[in-house]
Amino acid sequence: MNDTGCCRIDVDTDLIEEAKRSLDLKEIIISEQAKTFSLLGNEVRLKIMTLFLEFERMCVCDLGDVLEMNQSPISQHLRKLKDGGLLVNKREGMTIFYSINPAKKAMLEQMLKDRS
Amino acid sequence: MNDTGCCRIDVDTDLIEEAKRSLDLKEIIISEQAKTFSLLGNEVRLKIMTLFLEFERMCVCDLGDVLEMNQSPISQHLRKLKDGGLLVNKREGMTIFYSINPAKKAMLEQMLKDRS
DNA sequence: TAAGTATATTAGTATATTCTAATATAGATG
DNA sequence: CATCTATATTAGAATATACTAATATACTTA
Repeated sequence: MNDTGCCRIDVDTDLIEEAKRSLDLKEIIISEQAKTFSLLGNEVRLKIMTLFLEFERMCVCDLGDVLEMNQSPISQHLRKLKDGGLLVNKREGMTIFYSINPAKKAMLEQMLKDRS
Repeated sequence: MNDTGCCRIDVDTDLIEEAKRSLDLKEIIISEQAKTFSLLGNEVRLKIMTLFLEFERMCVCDLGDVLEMNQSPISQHLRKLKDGGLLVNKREGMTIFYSINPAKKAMLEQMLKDRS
């Protein structure tokens, strides 16, 4: 590792060590954040989450119609979003409605708001 | 498409159409957001961005030392972050320092702050 | 309880991502 | 100007991701 790295003499060793310690402290947070960002980094999933911020709840079929995609990939994306804690679901009759996990709503509103 | 979809009779066609229109309006924003999230969805890149929020600027070698990774993958990640508009760089002597794109700093501070 | 319906899962394929290893480049410095 | 050094790029391999197509499941409801 670093076998082809630079051999600069004026390395700020203290900075390096401080930076390492800082990252270590945030390790778990960073790992969780990365997972969330990764979920939102897919356009289909980002569209789904954006929809839920506006429309409260939808079923798999609704999403398939809106996104013009088959039921299977929608279902797979919803599972990932649910596993990642961003969505919850609830059956009503024959339909399973998904919606934003209330605990994550504020965060998602902040993250997904338009900054352009 | 939707060939295996459900055949529910009580489809809220208005909702579907409204949702489609809403997504269409946000299409460009969503596409850009997804790119940003995707960049931050990689743990190495998220660590790099987190470091830059705390330490202002670092060179490729510093990052290699902190993250204990070779120069090549660091360089490749930095390129993606720069292409994505999140970082800028500047040469000083033999060293090239990277830092957060000032135009994106506020957004990144909000997105990367700890919410646990 | 049997049939029907929305949703979930699985296997397989195509594509994308991230690393390693080797090499190229740009600019500084003697 | 020649060399040296930090950084960039490339090709290739391993892994991860996202779809299709087929099938399974869980619940409803007649």
